[in-house]
Amino acid sequence: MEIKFYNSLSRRKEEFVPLTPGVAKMYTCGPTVYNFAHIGNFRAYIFEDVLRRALEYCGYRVEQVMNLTDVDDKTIRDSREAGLGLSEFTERFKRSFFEDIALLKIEKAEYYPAATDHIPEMISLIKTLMDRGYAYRADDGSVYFSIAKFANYGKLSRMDMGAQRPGERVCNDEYDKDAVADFALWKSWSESDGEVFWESPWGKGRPGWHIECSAMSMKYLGKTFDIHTGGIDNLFPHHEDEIAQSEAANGCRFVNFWLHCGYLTVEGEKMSKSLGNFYTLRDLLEKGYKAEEIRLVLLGTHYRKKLDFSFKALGQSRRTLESFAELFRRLGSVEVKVSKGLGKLLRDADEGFSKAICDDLNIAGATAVLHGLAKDVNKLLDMDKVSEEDASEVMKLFRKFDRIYGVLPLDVAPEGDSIPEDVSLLLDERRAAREQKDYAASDRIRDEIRALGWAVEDSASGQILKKLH
RNA sequence: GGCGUGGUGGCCGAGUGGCUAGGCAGUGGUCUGCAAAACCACGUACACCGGUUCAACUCCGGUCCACGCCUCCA
Repeated sequence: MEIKFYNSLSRRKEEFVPLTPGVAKMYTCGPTVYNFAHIGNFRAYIFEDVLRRALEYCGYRVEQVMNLTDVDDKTIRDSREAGLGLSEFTERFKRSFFEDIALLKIEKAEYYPAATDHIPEMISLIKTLMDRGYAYRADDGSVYFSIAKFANYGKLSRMDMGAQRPGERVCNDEYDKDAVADFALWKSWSESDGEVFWESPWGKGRPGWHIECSAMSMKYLGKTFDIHTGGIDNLFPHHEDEIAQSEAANGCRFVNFWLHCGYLTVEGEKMSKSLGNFYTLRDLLEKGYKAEEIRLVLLGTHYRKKLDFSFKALGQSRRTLESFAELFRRLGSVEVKVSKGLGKLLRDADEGFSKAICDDLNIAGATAVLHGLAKDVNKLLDMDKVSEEDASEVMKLFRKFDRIYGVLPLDVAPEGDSIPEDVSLLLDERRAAREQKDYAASDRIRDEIRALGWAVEDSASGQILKKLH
């Protein structure tokens, strides 16, 4: 199926055509491992995950690279503060990053290259840029890219560097660059770097911020590849600089499709530590929210729009997941034998869902299809018009939709094994009371069970126990 | 100053030149001993002002407002 993406380069939706038929090669800007990732970061990773899942949904084999930035100003600063070596310091954040994305049901990329494992590749790329005349060594020993030499500079961000007003936010004197917008490829060692440095043809130092993405994408995906993504804040200067470096060095197009996701706010405000609305995944888990609920909130709006993360939305997600769990439970206990056939209903839903997803990842449209199908199926279940065979077809389709969502409670086992003994005894007692139509006792026991953290609902087939949150 | 995004019913959030998006909350109802769940019904929204058109929330122009980027940032 044809899939369309909004390409930041052309500023319009374009049909996705990969370089190699059937294969989608993508580079996704990953974490800087100097701290625990926050929900703003996860918004981006979840967007990238949906992109990946959508490509797979459409039959592509995905080759994804997500870099781990394990050396930069902040990483060096904080590792020194912690009194740890760089790799020792970043190791725990790398580990927690992988734990977090697993909890959030983010599919793993094929490659997670770390910057510090690719210094030779970066040096070699910088050398090429020097040889081709795009880079120069400044008096401070650092190597800079000269944007004046690259005619296409600004094609992604549509910035006319000549029209900018340099110097308003940055003091020119701090730099030994020829032009303010020139950016560092190699930063010469300074005292604040401590033990962190590598030898290079330009003396000891460390790579600039942008060069790792060029060097590593090239290594794993080739000089030209299909998709590059990141947060909108990376569009300039990071991605613009990547294009400049890569295309200047290779003399060919760097990336065909650039996709950027919007910002995340928390309760309507920009997330920041000073506002006290800065949340990591573990912060939210400690508050009792589940990773699935968090993922669903982050899936709540189109990736290019700004997304407001709120506790109200988290609560809504919980209810949504519970109502789906209830539907799947009902589907699992169908006893009707004769099938009326739900063919058209399922076909329409399938088609509507794919159409939405393939239209620049219209997740909200897809979610409407999901809810529409749930409502239709519930209606039929109320009328006893769903056979066992129909139910399994319906489940199969929801399972297919979940290849995108990754959070549907498809395999909700009846809370069986986890029911505490006291609750289980009360349940038996209540059943006995109900058999004797002793509703006063039944209601009293229901309250007792509720006090223990469980809700009891009565249905035609008996009592249904649900854990309260 | 330059570049860009957006303003949809109580809240969240899709979309389209004419045909009910959807969710949450609310109200009424069906079902139920009650409750819950599920289902049904109801609210007739698209910032403002013009223009194009048989017809605009959807296209064009302008206004107002909010927000983002212009070397920390997903």
